[in-house]
Amino acid sequence: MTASPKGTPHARASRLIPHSNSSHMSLVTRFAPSPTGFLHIGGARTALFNWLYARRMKGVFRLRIEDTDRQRSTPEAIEAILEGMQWLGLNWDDEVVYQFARAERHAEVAKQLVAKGLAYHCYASPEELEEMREQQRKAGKPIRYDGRWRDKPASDSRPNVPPVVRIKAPQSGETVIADKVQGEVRFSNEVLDDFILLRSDGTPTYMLSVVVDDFDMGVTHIIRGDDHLTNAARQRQIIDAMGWPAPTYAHLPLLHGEDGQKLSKRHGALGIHEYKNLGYLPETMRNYLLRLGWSHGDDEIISTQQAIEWFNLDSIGQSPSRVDFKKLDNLNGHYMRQASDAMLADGTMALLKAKGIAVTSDLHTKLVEAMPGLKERAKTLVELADGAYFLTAKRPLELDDKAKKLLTPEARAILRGAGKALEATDWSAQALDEATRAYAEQSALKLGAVAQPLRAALTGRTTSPGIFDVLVVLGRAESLGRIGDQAAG
RNA sequence: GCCCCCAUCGUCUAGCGGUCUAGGACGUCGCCCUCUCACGGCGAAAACAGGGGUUCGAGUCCCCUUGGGGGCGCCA
Repeated sequence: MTASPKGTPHARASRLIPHSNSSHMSLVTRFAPSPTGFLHIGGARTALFNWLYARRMKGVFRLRIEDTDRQRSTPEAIEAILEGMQWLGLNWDDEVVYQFARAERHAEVAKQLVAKGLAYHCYASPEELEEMREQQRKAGKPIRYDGRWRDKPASDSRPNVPPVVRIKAPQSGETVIADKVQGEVRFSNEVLDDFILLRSDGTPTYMLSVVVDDFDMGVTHIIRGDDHLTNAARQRQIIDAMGWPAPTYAHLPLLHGEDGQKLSKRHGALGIHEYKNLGYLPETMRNYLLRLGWSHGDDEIISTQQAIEWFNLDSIGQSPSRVDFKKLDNLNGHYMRQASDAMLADGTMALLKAKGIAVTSDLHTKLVEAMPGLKERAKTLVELADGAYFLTAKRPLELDDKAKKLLTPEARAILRGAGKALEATDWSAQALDEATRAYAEQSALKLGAVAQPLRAALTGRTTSPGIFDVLVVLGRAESLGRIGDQAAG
């Protein structure tokens, strides 16, 4: 069950991979998303693991955009991926590699394979192949290319039909992937067919491009989603045909939505920018994503620095995990409480601004001042901005339903008395506290009976940071004004 | 249909044959703290999918079943 290391590919890699101009060939990982959509949470985790491993091993982390699908790739998606990576703090080394730009190189490799007799031209039409698959389906046989052009002599070629290039895959024996997560995975070569390397228009397929790029980029460790596990066997065949060193693989179990179903748009597969908009912190995401499938004993709170020291491939779990927003919220709350008040105030300002609220340096000052009380009541920046309502509200305040209900005639009378008592005191938390308690005592009231009306009048809500802190942050004039507004009402 | 992967509390996980009457975290529930809500503290309920083996001994190893997931394109 536990994956164990099988051989030491790096040793061979250091000998064979090109452009190793230093005597010590370093480890290279890569993240290779295709820009057909946003960077979603599963991709982000894959990127994180690659990044952590490279940093841990003092290696190189590279980014490759697999934009060979010209129909579905968009510049917007590329931009979103790059921004997502930056927001997460996953900095990559070297230039970004764009796969499409390397098509010629890929085609060249395919041609080398044909020249070596390890790949061949196939003139079967798509229709013909579809029919073949249909028959295989009907017969309950495995669906794969039957090798009809594999051994035909060149003289059989169809002059007016552009052929595809297929790999001449081994037909017996097995292809073994020594995976750091899944262990040794064996595929009988009988189930692996002669897949296409080069399309009839001469462009390379994904399978070829990946292998060539990984080799050319010096990638030594491929950490990617489980959905590529069977691809690994095919890719391995290209690698072997070229006589290249095989990289170390680590196929991560896929992430599932909260309902256990495949991660889809409505099940948590939000673009990573959505998490930003939802008010989560990058460090939260790093910690959370790390714990989805990787563990270090019972540790839950793991700083990025600590993660870099601890991260390894052996502790990656083999089973898929679900995203859980409750836990994400809790973690975010932790990191927010730990964050500096100034940084949190900045984040809140940005959110308020986006909501069309006028932000001033005075507001920033107040936010920073109120932040200790605010941040322990919020799990996201969005909640923080919401909790800061009382700082941005203009008199007379709009009360929410609970606050309205709380301000009974009796409560308003208490407000009048409290207002008078406060008017006569120093405007410091301690003096305000003492004055309020004294007033409560002389009126034979519990402190809460005074504090809650005050809270409603001052914040428009029934929950807020400590009432004396609110008083101080709001200042004497504004506070008394708000109290007066409601005492009168 | 064929191939591959996976399976411990609701969720994330610890566990790498005996220390497991299965540990931690989130969530849930109760109590404490308390001007509200939080934070914090304390406590509770909550899991080895089922069946066969192997072994003196299995959550841990093997097989089967069941249940999830992935793959089987001139997509990536």
